[in-house]
Amino acid sequence: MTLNDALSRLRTLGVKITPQRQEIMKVLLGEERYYSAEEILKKVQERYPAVSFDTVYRTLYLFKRMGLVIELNFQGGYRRFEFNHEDKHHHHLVCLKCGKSKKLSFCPTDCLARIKEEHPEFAVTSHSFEIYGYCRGCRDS
Amino acid sequence: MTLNDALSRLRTLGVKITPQRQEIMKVLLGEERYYSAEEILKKVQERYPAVSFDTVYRTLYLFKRMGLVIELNFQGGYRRFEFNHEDKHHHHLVCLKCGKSKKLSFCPTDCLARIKEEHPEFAVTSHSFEIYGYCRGCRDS
DNA sequence: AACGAGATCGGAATAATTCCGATTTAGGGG
DNA sequence: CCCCTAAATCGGAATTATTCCGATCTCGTT
Repeated sequence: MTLNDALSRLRTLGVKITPQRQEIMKVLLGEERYYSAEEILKKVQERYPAVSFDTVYRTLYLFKRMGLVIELNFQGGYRRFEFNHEDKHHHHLVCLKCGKSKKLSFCPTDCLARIKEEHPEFAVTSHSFEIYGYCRGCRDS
Repeated sequence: MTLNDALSRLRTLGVKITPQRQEIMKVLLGEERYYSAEEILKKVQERYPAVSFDTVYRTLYLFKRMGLVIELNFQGGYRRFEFNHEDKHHHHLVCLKCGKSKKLSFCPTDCLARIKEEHPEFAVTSHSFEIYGYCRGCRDS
């Protein structure tokens, strides 16, 4: 998705387009990876030095509500945010030593189907599936 | 697992058995559910009023390293701890409104097998799989 | 161009977790 | 059974991440 696609989608949803929001969106679309709130703040401040954490958090959760951003919760309580490249929903292999992660190409769909069967009363909105362990380099050392 | 089983396992692993550690273990074994660090602190303080957060956290991570405790990371950055009733590893349906959760009886095993195939170099040690949504009561209101 | 709802800023408040120095204690060795 | 030492605890302060809040500013409509 391009920046303009994302912005027009926000406009359609009745969201004001401020320079800060645009810049945050640019960061998220820049590299296809996840970011901490602080990383985003730093990047946005290169362009708008006065931006505050408050704005970053408010904007990220706004984007999340609008379905444009995904929030990831890693072991240790780390929260990260990434752009929701739709139909590209994915999970991660997270190395417990170096902290780097790889995306997985698949999703526990069978389980989700099974949940629908066994718990039809529960309205599923999202799920997380993260795998922890040690990557090649860290495993050997 | 009983309290004595857990304690003797700790002894075998060369861990000192202090009254605080025993009490924390009792809490974890009391109800089969997960706890916040604060809930554990409160419960332990009923017996040992001077116990500190430091002790609770240190002990929980000690138990985790020893394989007796599992740490759960919920959406919103909430960390919870529960006793690792072995061969009873499980996942949760978490309601985003009331925060209550139900245990699932199954696990994304297919996915884990697939990970072994596609990423044989990655040494998997654990995984998380949590499903978010709204339970019956909260869904309707 | 003016208006008003909603956004931003900056700093303070809150919450969760970790750190640290002083003191106490579990448990092995004599 | 007592002593000793490494390890554990306590209490409070420090740190970190996140949220709140009042004053000010601005997007987008009229």
